[in-house]
Parts: sequence; structure tokens; C-alpha cells
Amino acid sequence: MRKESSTNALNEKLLKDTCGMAYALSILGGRWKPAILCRLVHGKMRYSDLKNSIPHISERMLIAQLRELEKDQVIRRIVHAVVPPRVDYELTELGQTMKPLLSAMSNWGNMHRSKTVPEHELTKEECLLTSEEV
Amino acid sequence: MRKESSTNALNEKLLKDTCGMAYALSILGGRWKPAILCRLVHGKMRYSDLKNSIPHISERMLIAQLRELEKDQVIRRIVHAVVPPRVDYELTELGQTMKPLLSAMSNWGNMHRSKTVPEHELTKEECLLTSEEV
DNA sequence: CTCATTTCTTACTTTTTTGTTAGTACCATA
DNA sequence: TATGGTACTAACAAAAAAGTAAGAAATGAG
Repeated sequence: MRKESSTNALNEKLLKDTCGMAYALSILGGRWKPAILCRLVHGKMRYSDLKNSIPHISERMLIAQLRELEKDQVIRRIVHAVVPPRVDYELTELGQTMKPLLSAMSNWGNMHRSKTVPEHELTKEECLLTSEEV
Repeated sequence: MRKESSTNALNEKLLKDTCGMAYALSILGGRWKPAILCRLVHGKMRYSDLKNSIPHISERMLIAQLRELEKDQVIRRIVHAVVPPRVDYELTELGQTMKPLLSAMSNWGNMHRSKTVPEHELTKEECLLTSEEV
């Protein structure tokens, strides 16, 4: 449970309120959010498909990060009245506006991580956003 | 001191190694990094000027975040052999390549935080990156 | 009845990040 | 000596993020 009046919280709020970049980063930041967003950019996904497509993610973490993205209005949650349960997630209109940004980040990251990660440690890129997809 | 073989650390490394977006976010993420970067984009700054220009930042946090950015090769630290001591910080060439990305984030953030922050709470934007500055 | 599927929630633990405080080094000046 | 300026480091505390494990709900099938 987050405190609302800690120095920490107040600093965060101040920075988010005065700096667009800090605001954007507060929305995108989170261990598993990049992986989630990179998948949803390609289109609506079912919870279980999303979970199965991300190696090593726990249900606890997946749901927590989805809930945050939903709260920030970047994604929407679509519940189907079926059994077994079915829940889909997709980018909202606001989320769609992030596509150019997500693509720029992905491209920059892919272009430059090879500068700092030894080549024999480079692994298959699983998250590719190209300009055609934006 | 960070553990190197916790699940947490291993997950982070896996994601950074397989997703350009996660990599970029890992470099930019940190409470005070956006404020620092927004200032250094405009040109080299002296440590004390940097500190005085960011409200509420402690020396501890400023130096810690500068050290991380330096380690990630985004900024360089320039020591002058004078008294009183003088240290400047500036973007590296790699840091310069981030300018379009920083600008995109700033613009997106400024465009959309008004959607989620009540209007009477909006404060003066202190961090503006325009396309002319990129 | 049991087992399976899907999608969560809750309680707690571990790890990491951020913040507080005290102190340091190297001068220069009074 | 004390005080001031600049730029840190180290130790610890508080807060937040991430991870582990257990349990729940609503069916449907055997």
C-alpha cells in the first residue's frame, strides 16, 4: 500500500506534474510492461495467450501490470460472458497514440544495446516494432 | 548492493537482452533522470548548476543518477583541475542519439497528462523539448 | 463426486530504489 | 582556528517494486 505523503511520493508527483518525459516514463515503467505493450501493439490479445507468450512471467505480475496500464488508460480490459472465462486486452485510443513512441524506443534500444551487451550474449529479439506497424 | 542471481535480477536481464524497448527504459528509468536529461539536452552543465536547477533533489540522488547515466554511457563527466572543484556533465554521442526519443516522450507526456491530471493541478512545464532542439 | 479451464485476489517475503544523515577532500579567506 | 565553496562517499532507514504461494469463483465434462 503506497503512502501518499512521503517525500518519495511527493517528489514523484512533482516531477510527473512538471515534466512530460517523467510522466510518460511513469506510465511505461515496470518490469513487464514493455513486453506486454509490444504484444498488444500488434492487436488485441487474450489473457492466457498473453501469459503464454511471455517467458517467466507470473500471473501475479502479469495481472498487476495489466491493472496499472488499465488504470492509466493505456489499455482496456474486455470481459466475455463465457465459460471458461475469457478476458481480452487491447490498446485504448490513448494507447494507440503511443505507438510512434514505443517504436522509437524499440528501435533505439535495438540499435544501441549491442554497444553495451557483448555480442555472444545477444539473444533473439522478441519485440520488434517497425515503422509499418505504427 | 544488488544481488546478481535473484529471480528479479535474472528476469530483468532477460527482458533487457530480448527487448529493445525494455533496454531503453532501463536506461531512462529513475526518479530524477528525466529532469537531468532534459537539462543536459540543452548543453553541458556544471554539477552545482544542475543541482540548483532541480527543485528538491538531494546531492545523494543527483550523484547516484548521474553515475548510472555515466555507466550507461549516456553522459560523460568532465573534471576540471581547479579550485573550487569544477565538474561538468554533458551528453555523449550515444546520448545525443537519444534526443529524438526524449523529445517524443516529452511531447507525448505533455500532450496527454492533461487528460489524467485535473486542470487546476497542472503546473508550469519545466521541461520542454521542441523539435528545433533535437 | 473429481478434475480441468481461465482469470483473478490475498497475504506474505524478498529485492530494489529512494531518501536522510554524516562525513570527507581540497583548497581559499578571515 | 573557523567558515565557505564544490563535489562527492558511506551507512543506514523508509518506501516501493517484484516475486512466491495459496486460494477463490464459475462453470463443464467424465
